[in-house]
Amino acid sequence: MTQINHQRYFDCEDCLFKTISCQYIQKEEFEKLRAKSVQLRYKKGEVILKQGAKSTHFLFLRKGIIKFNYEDENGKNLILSINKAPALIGGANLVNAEFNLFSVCAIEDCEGCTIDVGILTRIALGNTLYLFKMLQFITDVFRSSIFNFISLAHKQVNGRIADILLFLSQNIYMSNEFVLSLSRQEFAEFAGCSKENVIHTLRKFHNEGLIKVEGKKILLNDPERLQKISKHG
Amino acid sequence: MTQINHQRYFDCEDCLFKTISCQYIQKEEFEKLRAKSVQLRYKKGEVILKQGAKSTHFLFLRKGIIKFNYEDENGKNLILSINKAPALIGGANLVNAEFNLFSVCAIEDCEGCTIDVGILTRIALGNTLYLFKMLQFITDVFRSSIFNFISLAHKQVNGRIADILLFLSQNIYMSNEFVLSLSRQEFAEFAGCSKENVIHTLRKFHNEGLIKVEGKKILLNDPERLQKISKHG
DNA sequence: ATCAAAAGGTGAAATAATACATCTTTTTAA
DNA sequence: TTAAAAAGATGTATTATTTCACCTTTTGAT
Repeated sequence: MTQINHQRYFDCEDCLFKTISCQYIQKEEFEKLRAKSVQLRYKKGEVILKQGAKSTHFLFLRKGIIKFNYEDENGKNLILSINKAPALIGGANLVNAEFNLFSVCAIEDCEGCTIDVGILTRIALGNTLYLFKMLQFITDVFRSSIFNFISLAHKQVNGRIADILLFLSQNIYMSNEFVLSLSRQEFAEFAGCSKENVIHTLRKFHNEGLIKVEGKKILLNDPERLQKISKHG
Repeated sequence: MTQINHQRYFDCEDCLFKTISCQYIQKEEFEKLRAKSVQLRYKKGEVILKQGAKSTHFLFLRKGIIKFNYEDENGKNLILSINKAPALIGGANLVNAEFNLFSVCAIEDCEGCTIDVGILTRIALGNTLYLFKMLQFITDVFRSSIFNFISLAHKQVNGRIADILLFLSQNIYMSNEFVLSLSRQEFAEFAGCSKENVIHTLRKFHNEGLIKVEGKKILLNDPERLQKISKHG
């Protein structure tokens, strides 16, 4: 973690997590959460939650982009999902295990604050509508990853890369033009193929006029045709 | 569904769902669930929940083996997960959507009973420990599928097929010797490869003495070596 | 019992993907 | 500022995978 002092970087007043929470719980209840929460900043590349570590808190991500990373027994990485703020992370473990199944890493500079699992659980147990809202928040993070997996599982690399480009454009950067937060290696870990295959395929799409690649800058020239490649597999 | 009459095939007294439920809720509460529940039998191959259909109830599966199936825009099938009783299914939608994201099909004869979502939700909202237990039940069904996906996403076909054989042996049939409930085509839909590739690979494993294949009968001769193939990718 | 359809199986050709060697460009740290 | 390291890029050889044509066996309906 970047910061060990309990420094305040941003104001809690305009926090989305506070706004949502206070629709369900009393201000005094929320104050109990806030009192124990710590504001944190992460630089691009930093690990926010470490696979295998004990999960001691949630993190409400108020700014930034993250990846969920799974490291296998051979040290090979796989990116399960990419998400942007706002998101409540660490929730893989709410109903589950006490250790993180995956790592969460910043792929752009991030800001957020820790939320004590014990206190949140206690409050949520006394307020089921709030509990449902929190569960929804947590599962949001996984919803998108299911369809990434489906793409991975039965499409070839062309289709998978088209899917990822469309996903990033529509769900993360909200634009046809964006500066990729991932290295080619990470892109490959998301697409489930080799780094070279990613480079070759992006080049091919570029040469065919589907996209324009200039280092990390990517422009989707023809999203409809990408959609067709995605559909065709 | 096989049966439209409210026929009773089995006794509710020894039902695991009842036993678990009654650890958390009153008998009278459970009786409300039971009164609305219908016992059902499904033959191998029958659809239990249909992708895209409105999800009107949960099913407590007390006997049998099922697959979660996703059919894509081109009509291609993908098996996301295979599970055996006891399981609470239909829960994909508890926090989510009102339509089934996947189909659930019997791959062995099944027995179970419907559980009204409305009543269960109402009871669970009044009893958070019970709610947590039900959520745990529901997420159980998905836990295993995550690791199947990880296998799919970054292993080659040898490793994926080794993984599936080990998974079936350890999680479904609980034995090194079993009669496969899947056709070769379905196996391929689970492994994310072609039917021929499944056949070739099983034959290769057979010839190398790793397994013994005789039609649907499979014996894992050397699970340790399969594990190595799984690990190597 | 018979026929048709579905599932299982095989080998070879075509295609896709990876691994490798090598080079260039960009980043990072001293 | 510079050197080292990391990331990006490319073409080719090797390996993996799919597709296809074809055949056999099993299953299910009449």
